Amino acid sequence: MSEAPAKAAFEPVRIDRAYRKVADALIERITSRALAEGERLPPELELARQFGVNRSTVREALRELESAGLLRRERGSKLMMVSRPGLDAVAGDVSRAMALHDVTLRDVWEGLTILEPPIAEAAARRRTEADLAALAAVLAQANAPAPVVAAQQAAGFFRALGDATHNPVLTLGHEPLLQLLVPSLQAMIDEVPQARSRIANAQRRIVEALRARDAAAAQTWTAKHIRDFRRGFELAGIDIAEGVHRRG
Amino acid sequence: MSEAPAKAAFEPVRIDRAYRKVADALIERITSRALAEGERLPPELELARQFGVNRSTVREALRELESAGLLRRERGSKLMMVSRPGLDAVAGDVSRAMALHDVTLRDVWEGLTILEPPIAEAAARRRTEADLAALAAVLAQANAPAPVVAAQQAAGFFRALGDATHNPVLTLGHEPLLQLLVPSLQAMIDEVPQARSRIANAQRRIVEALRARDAAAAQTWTAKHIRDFRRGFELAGIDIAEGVHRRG
DNA sequence: AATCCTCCGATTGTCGGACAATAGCACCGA
DNA sequence: TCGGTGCTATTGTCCGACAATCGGAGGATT
Repeated sequence: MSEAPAKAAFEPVRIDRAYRKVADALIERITSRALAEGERLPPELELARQFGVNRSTVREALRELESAGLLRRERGSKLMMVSRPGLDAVAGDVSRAMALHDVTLRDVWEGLTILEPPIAEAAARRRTEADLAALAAVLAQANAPAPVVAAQQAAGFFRALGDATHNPVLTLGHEPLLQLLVPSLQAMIDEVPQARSRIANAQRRIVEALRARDAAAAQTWTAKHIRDFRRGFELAGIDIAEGVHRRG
Repeated sequence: MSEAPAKAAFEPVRIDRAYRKVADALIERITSRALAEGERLPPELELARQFGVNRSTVREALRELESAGLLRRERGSKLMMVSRPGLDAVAGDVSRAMALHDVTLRDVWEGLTILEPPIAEAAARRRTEADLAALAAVLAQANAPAPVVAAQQAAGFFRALGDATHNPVLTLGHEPLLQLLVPSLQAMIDEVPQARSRIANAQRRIVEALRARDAAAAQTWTAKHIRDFRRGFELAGIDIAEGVHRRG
């Protein structure tokens, strides 16, 4: 890990393309909040003037910020404004990276095993009435006939659970796992239709625990709920060691 | 959440800029593995010809893929090759997003509270000799005088712990938290010098547990270790409810 | 034959300018 | 005050150009 060059080793000289420098400068302004959220970005020509580069160069830098979610524009607007990356967009990037790194369903499942029970526990302690309402709304869509919908519903339940913790780290943290879980979940429900009622049942128990602010019960039932997935995968003949696929 | 338009409501027509379409097309090729990792990307002019757009447009699309980590080039090379996003780069994006979303130190700490003990538990079960060696190497740098180094060492310890689980989801999952933790950790060590030895001690116990494959002990000590951070923050007069700052 | 060097072409980075489309906005009238 | 109108700024895309330099082929050398 640590380099130990003999004596007068030279640093690799940093050659930076102009568009990278411009992008970095803009990123710095945004992360340091010198450019506030929602604030409108100066026109490309103005930026080009200030940075002393061509507009094309500025535009390349802008694309970079745009894809990073640091720049946004309202639907149908041409003016760019500073924005913070949407948490779901970030999660999408993460799950894409994970998929490209050949993460297995076992890896994802294990992650959920670790994350979700404590999330449920925290949610039980902090849930508001609004959270309960949101969970109830999700619960109402349980037992959906279409596997696509059912899988999404199951994932949505965990999302609502995460939201109830009011901790953005947890909310964002489990989102990539949910995204990666959905396709396998769908395949599982497709093969094992009775999974629907097991899922719905577990969800109901968990919500009851949240309503009663019974943190221990919430944790226990969530753990069971997740463990059940694994059994479902086995029943459906899904290979846990296989790499996960992503929507798209 | 669900829209229920009266009757013949029209979808908002999707207008896609050319550079977005090109980017999407390329992304699709990469995520579907039609373009394999390490494979060289066709020249810009060739892409422009194939897509029927100008080279400038292609270049804007390329910047997008580049910033997403889907394109890379070796140091000093001008040829672009397909790559998968480096996990640390992804984690950097995530932590940046979290910082922009005003995640508090409490949120981060809570995340670690949840994640790290099970990670230690899994690591104890799966660690290889190589993992132990890596951990020993990190351990050897404990008690560093400079707070900057000490904080990095503490984070590095968790990284090594995560690696020992051999689960990329966990490795990637806790990385953003570590990145966000470091600055506060540094400030804490600066104020509370004796934290160094407490940290070193906890690390030693954890490694011992890993070596003995004592999963329960590893989990317990890790939990204590993290809880200790919180006390350290209090001693250092660091406000847990404050938003975290990021390097840079 | 293998290796090194040299040199040329291909490719990228950046620039300048151009033009159509249209969102923003100020202005004007009711 | 409000809604329509028209100008202007700004973006999206294209074209062409040129310097820098990387990649690779082909020739020279051992």
